[in-house]
Amino acid sequence: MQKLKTSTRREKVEQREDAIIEAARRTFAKRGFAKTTMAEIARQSGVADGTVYLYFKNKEDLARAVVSDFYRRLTASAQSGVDELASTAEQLKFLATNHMELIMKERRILEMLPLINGEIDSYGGSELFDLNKNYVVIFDRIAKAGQASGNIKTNITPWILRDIFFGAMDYGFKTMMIKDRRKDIDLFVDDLLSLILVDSSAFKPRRDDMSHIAGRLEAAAERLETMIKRNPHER
Amino acid sequence: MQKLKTSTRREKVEQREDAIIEAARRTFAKRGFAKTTMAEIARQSGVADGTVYLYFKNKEDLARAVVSDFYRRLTASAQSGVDELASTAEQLKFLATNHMELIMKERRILEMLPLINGEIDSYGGSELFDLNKNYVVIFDRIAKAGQASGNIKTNITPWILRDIFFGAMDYGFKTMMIKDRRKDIDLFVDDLLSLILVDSSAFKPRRDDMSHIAGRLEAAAERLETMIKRNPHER
Amino acid sequence: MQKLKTSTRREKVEQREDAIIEAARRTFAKRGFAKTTMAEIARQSGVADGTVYLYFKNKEDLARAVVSDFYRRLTASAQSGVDELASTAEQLKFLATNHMELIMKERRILEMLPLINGEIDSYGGSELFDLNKNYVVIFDRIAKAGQASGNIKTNITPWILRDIFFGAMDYGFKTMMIKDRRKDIDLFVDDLLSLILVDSSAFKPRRDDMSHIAGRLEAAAERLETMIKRNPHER
Amino acid sequence: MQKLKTSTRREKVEQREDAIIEAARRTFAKRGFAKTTMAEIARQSGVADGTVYLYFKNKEDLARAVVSDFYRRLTASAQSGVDELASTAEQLKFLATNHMELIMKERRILEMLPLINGEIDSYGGSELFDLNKNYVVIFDRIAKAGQASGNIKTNITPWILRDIFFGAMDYGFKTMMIKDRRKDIDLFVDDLLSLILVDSSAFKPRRDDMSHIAGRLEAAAERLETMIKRNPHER
DNA sequence: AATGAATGAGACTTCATTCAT
DNA sequence: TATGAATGAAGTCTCATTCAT
Repeated sequence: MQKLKTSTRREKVEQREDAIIEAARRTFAKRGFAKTTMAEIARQSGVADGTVYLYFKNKEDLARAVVSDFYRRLTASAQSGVDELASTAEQLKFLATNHMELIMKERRILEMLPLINGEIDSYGGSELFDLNKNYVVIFDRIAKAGQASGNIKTNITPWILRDIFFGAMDYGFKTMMIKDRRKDIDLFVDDLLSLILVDSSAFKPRRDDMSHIAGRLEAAAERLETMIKRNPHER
Repeated sequence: MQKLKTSTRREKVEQREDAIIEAARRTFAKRGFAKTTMAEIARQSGVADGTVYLYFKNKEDLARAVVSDFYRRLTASAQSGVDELASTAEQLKFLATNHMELIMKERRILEMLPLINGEIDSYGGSELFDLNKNYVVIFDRIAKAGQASGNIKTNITPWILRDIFFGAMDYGFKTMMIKDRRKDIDLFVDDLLSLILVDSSAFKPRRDDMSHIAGRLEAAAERLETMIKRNPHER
Repeated sequence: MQKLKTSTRREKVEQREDAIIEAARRTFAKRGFAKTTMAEIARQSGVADGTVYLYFKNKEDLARAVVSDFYRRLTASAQSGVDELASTAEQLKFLATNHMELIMKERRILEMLPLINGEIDSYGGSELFDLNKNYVVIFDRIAKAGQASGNIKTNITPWILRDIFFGAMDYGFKTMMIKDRRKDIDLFVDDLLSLILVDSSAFKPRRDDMSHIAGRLEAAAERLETMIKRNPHER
Repeated sequence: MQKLKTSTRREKVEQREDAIIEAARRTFAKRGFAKTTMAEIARQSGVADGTVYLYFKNKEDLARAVVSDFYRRLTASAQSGVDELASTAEQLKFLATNHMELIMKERRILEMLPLINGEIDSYGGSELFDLNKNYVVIFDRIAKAGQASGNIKTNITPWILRDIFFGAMDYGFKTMMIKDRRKDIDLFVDDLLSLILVDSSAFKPRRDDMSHIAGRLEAAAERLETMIKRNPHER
């Protein structure tokens, strides 16, 4: 019975911590770090002001917990999705799509990163650094296997390939947000992967040994098609 | 004489505005937006606290001016460098290197972007949006010419190619900062370009045996594009 | 058996109370009243935060207990030392030295006095007042005997003599702390006593060769005077 | 005109600083350091909360200014009074009386001393240490002259004499406060001085060297007779 | 146009004390 | 009796912005 009680108490504590993180996440996402007050977070969590400080040393620490939590969810969903797929192309496609969808939803959370990591120099070794590493390593593993099996280009330094992969998406989603065209995620991901994969047939028509001429004709045709497809919407 | 006086006065005003922006830039870069006080900026500019408000409506407005100024300098240095080069590969290489070097130096300035653009939705149409557009258009022009001349892959949607280009660098420089390996810029840029360029063997413009037919088709396609863009209402 | 159990329980309670007082004493001495937290005291005592409040009404009450305890120890050590000595001079010397050594060690404790006695007006009659009285009465008794035996000057009002005695030491120890010269305690005490004692030969070289007879007569006369002076008023 | 304006402004600033110090003094004196809020001081000074921080770095700094101000007033009034008197005895009497009266009025201010001087070790060299030194040096000068002219005992180490002098008063006033007998100041001061001065005739009845023993014995005898005659019933 | 002293809202944080377990 | 998580009042201090000079 005592064990049960202890267990219950621990659960309660964890529930409370989760409630605070969740409230913080919501509020940070709505107002940004600076304009969010601890009082508001406390109110949203249904606890007293002081209680928040029992769980988190200060506002920055809470923000860090929120970002950590985001990274954990991101990593978990990415890993579990990747595990169910076999081919390099499919795995990367899932990883990319999952990434874009989640960072779109929680972009304000990611904007806090530079604020809560004082100097970039001290970032290496921090908890967040490790969490980020834990996440991107999913790509690294896929890429390594892909390069071994000849599915991914080998003439690019691995860490640069990774930076291109994630950097392109972190930047690209903003463009999409501004133009309010979330439906382009698929297009974006396909184009990105076609750059990385040796044989992008899974996403784009094959172009292997074709002559340049044929290739460019095709490209020109595609652009025309694209224009025509998009035009009606632009009106 | 009066004219001279007026001119002098106007110059003085401009000098003062520049001094404030420069001081703000330095201080924002050192401490970040939140930890920089208006009083510090005033002191660094050699003006009184109140004077800053004669030139800028508020702190956010001043930060916007700083970022605008940064974009203007970035665009100017990029454009002037690009203008002196002929080949697609050389132009892109310069654009990339210039970009990485400048954002490394002023990374804290760019971190302010999400803070001074309230909702991302209102970003499109803002002054900063236009300035950013002005900048990235340099890439767009090179890319267009590059695709026309067959130096750049054509199977990637242009705006996505652009996002990959800038996104990769904005992300990559962080990795390099953390590892304190700024010397990798060259490696990074080369790898990035090798993905984008059709023949990246030496980043030299390839004058391969162009087919007349392809050239004509391409030219036709461009003309069509232009027409359709200009006259959307014509159906 | 029940009695034994009760006794054990009572002992346990007393041990706990002592532990809390001791922890409080240490912490107050280290950080002062304001900067000491109840949580820290609880931690140092090895009890839970709430438990402290089972033994002491509040922080002030606990501080009072600490000071009371200090006075009790001060009184006990003074009394037991004095009891073993015979001459007025030796007794005062012991009393003074004992006082200086203890208040040097626990000066932060005494600094709390004004904080825990709200208005000075309500001090008279309080427990601390009584404890202080209990302590200084040791001096009073020595002084009375000393005056009776002619060893202490009689032309000073007794309570003033006492205030001079303790006041000089409470002030003097600070001077010594600042100059970090604790070795001057002896010098200080000797000088102080030479002022109070009629014949300070025990501490200072004799100044003249007064005859014993004259001296004794004078002392007797003074005692008579004192008796007569005070008697009518006391009625 | 500009000079006048500057002068006016400086005066205004000084007036404001004085007003804040005065309000702080009043409030600290009424409630003590801990229970005094900066908001209350601001309100009492007639300025906004933030304004106080333009003049004083923080609450502790303000308290220090209040104590400094007290020491300055104490020193000024002591010095000017002493300057008008000639004899050692008169000067010391004035110094003592002035001291007691002022510390009685502002005792809560002095109680703040241990709070605003963190560690006693760092007290030496601080501004308050210097101010205190400036003050007690008045005694030192009188004592030096007094010892030179033979009016003050020479067998006491000078700094100890000084500590006895001030210590006795700082302690004695408390006794008087508790018993609410401020009228005893005179008695106290006289007794204290009679200990320090070689010839305390100015304060105590003279007892010159010739035939005093016999004379006093005679007087004592007479008084005894009187007493006995007056109180026959007491037997 | 320039100054810079003054403002005052409001943020974060602490911690003595309580009370359900 | 003991616990310790929770409370929430209250305090200090900052700083963007204003406005009289």
